[in-house]
Amino acid sequence: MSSESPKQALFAQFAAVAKAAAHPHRLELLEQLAQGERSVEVLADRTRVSVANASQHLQHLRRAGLVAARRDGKFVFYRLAHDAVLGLLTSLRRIAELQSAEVERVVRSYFNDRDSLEAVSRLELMDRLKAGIVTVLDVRPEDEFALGHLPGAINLPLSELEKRLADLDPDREIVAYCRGPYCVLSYEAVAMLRARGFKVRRLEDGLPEWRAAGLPVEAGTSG
Amino acid sequence: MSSESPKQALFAQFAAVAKAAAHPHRLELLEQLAQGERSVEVLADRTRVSVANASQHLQHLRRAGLVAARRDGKFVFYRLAHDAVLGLLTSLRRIAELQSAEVERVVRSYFNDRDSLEAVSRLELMDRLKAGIVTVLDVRPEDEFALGHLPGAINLPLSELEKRLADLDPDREIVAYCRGPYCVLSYEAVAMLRARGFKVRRLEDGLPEWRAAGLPVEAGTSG
DNA sequence: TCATCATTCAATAAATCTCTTGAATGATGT
DNA sequence: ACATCATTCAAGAGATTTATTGAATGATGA
Repeated sequence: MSSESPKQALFAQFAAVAKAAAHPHRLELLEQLAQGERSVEVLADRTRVSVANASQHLQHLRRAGLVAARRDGKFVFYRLAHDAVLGLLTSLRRIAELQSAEVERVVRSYFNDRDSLEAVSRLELMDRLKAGIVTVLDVRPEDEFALGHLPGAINLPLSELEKRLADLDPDREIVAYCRGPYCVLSYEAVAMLRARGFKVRRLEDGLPEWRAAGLPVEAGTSG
Repeated sequence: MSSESPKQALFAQFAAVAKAAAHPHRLELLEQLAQGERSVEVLADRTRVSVANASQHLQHLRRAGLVAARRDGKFVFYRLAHDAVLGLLTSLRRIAELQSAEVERVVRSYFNDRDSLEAVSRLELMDRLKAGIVTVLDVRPEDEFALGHLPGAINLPLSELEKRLADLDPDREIVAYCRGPYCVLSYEAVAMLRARGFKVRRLEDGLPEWRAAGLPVEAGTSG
């Protein structure tokens, strides 16, 4: 540490940050945390790893300064340490998309690429919101919605969407969104709603990117 | 690879990008490449690693899509694959700065923090350039200058600065710049010139950031 | 105090990464 | 063809990282 040149010491610090991000499980944890704070158990459950393993990865992330922790009773809630972490995730995604035909292949085979091409940008959605001609549909689970959502959004989790179609005005254009650019929920919601004759498109990215852009976010439950 | 879920496959790809960046030597190589393309030998020399080792690291970076290579005769020239790589470096730096008191300590003990506080932002420099009231001084070596520099900049490499003080107008304000936020050259130039009575400040970041911001860059040698 | 539960710690084997060494490749000029 | 030089490849020892297991910690409620 102290025997290195200052320059090497700096690069070592930067490398430590990159190393913390350099594991699939940890990236998945970060994606979850981009939605809002979560307990270890919830994170372990959603990322399909053992609790002990999740805990270890989270501490790795904490040591590198990517996440922060808060204790509340028996639970420890983790959250992203700073918006710059979301920027890091975005950079990684962009580079991977540019380089690897593999990423494109995965995305195209898993998602419906016609839908992804017709995605609505944040700016476009802002315009339409001002004009009041669009229904914003949040298809994430209720708890995530409660922690924060787009202003005026309606929460219909994908699991309940089919039962509650009556809550949607069939004459208004719908924009569905989810956790982020690769979140499957909104793709599936769009596919399902289109099959029922709704005019619906997908928001290009998800809530974390919206928030990071400095756009307003509401909290609490609603209709 | 193909037995994973699509989601896991994506995170694995993103992790591969992060892993490529997760080594001090490779980050230093990337910083060098942010200046412009370089041969393996030059990179090995500047980062103080063996040629074989540099070659291995460069190929690691190439496989992950962070750099690209071009053969010209006996030499192979590497360059950053895309601007997004610079964004990645910036994210890593920001996170490291936020988290680690260590980084701040290193920076403050090595650099003169008074100088760093008085750094000029890109926007401020743009304004002053338009008003024509400032001399822009590039203190990098000649070859780097030739590959690209700020419009109207004068190239006085640090090694020659002392001999060629006459090239500078002592009545005009000077803004010195270098390779990037942690490049020592411009700090030293500022210290030296101030000791001689010049009015001189440092540009907040270096040429790569200027270029990435979409601002104009000149090439070729000049006075 | 005791039992419970979320989280963390500690230890280990398996896998991966890194640097060095020396040879191989590929382009150039004689 | 040959020698030269920049770069890459291949192999192996040493260090680091990872997932698992089971135990330890720390807070809660009876």
